[in-house]
Amino acid sequence: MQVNNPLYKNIGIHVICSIFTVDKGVIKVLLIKRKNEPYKDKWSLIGGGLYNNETIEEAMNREIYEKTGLKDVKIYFSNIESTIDRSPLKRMVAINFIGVIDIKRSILKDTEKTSNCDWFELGMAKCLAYDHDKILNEARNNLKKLIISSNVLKELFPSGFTLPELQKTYETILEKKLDRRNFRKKIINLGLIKETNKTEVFEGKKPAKKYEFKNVIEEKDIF
Amino acid sequence: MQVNNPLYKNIGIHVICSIFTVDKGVIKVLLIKRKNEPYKDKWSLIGGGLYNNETIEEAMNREIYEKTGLKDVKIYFSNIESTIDRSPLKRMVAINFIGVIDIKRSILKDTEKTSNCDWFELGMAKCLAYDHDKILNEARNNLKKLIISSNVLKELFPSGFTLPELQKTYETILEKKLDRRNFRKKIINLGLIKETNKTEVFEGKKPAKKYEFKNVIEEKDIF
DNA sequence: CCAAAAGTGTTGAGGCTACACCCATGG
DNA sequence: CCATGGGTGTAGCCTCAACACTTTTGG
Repeated sequence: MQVNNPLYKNIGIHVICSIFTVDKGVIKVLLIKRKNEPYKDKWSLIGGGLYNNETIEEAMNREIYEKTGLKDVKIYFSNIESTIDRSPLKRMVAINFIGVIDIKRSILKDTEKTSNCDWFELGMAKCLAYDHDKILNEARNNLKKLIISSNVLKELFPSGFTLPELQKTYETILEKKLDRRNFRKKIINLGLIKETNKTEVFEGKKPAKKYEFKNVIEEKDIF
Repeated sequence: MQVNNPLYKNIGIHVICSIFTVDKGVIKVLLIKRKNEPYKDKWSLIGGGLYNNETIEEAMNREIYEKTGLKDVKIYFSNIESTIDRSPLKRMVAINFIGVIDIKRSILKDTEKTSNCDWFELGMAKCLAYDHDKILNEARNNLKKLIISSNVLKELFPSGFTLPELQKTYETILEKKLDRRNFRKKIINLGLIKETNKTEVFEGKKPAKKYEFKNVIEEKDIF
């Protein structure tokens, strides 16, 4: 390639993560308040520019850490936004990811680059910086697909979960009620989770068996 | 973001497409021979640098056209490669796609930037420029998933197909034999294709009914 | 012993696999 | 009329949706 062709210059890469949680039957997204221009004082998804000495995954981890204090957030690809004017100061292509974490993980409220950081219900997460409304919307749709084919929800339950808990989470994300008996059979059949030998008393009634997500999910062939 | 931070500078984006076809029971990929450094005279996948006045999709279409003379190749996302030293002259992040076209579409053998362009069986498509071996391998795996959930194969059959033809194509891509009766039922049930009222005599025997891919595929909910 | 939530089984319908025979055409 | 490949039906099994009762615990 002609390295000096001006058409190649001044393109940057944003790595952006929609970090979700599910809290008491409500799905929420983690947003930060921007301290600097552009979009100063606007809320935005977590992310930032890719440095030239790191991979996309490293950049995403660094950005998540810088902006929230969180480490080890597992990320899943969502989509790409390359509209030319999506960022005002410089052409930026956004590579977008999805993460899910337990709301109990502590999050820094203030960092060098952000003045606040908080969970928002999706209905409240509007008018974000850049094109983050659109990116968040895509991520939310892709999350629905991810939960039936991956262990993306693993981080929500650091010490395992009972099936009724998991079912509520699925119902929240999928926005529909599910039959208890059929949910059990289907989720086990999907091969995403496994039993443990622990039980937990949830709300002081009959103890429920605890499950956990498998670490590796094998794909099923349809042909 | 700090536009002048040197860590953000000099990153480029490669858009790369593994263009496949299936020809007489063999899957092939379209490669070009590079005219210029780096990797002069090496074979490579179709692609090149994103310009700062075009979206990713526009860049991909432009590159495919520049390097092969092909227009309207529909592309499907495959993966991203962001290893820091994957390109020698400049840091380049590769955004990789998959395309499928009919082998009968004519392809330019020589363009400004390439000295040759040809179809290769996958076993022969080795030692490519850059990290294209790895990218091609990913694309080939992702193609297997695409054919059961999208109309990616539509372009292989510009005037429709008979079910035996389609079955051979699936068998080639999936590398397994399929039962004729069950393939029929399953592929129709997937909702990817529809009947037409045409028939075709294929190899001079009983005429077979022709089908075509739907233009829009609706997704099925599993919960 | 009662309230609350967990856990489980069955039935009928539809889908899947595995398999063998008839049909339409060209030569 | 025969060779070639296209098209179809079925039996047995499995899976799925829909549905109601029993179990365990805390209070």
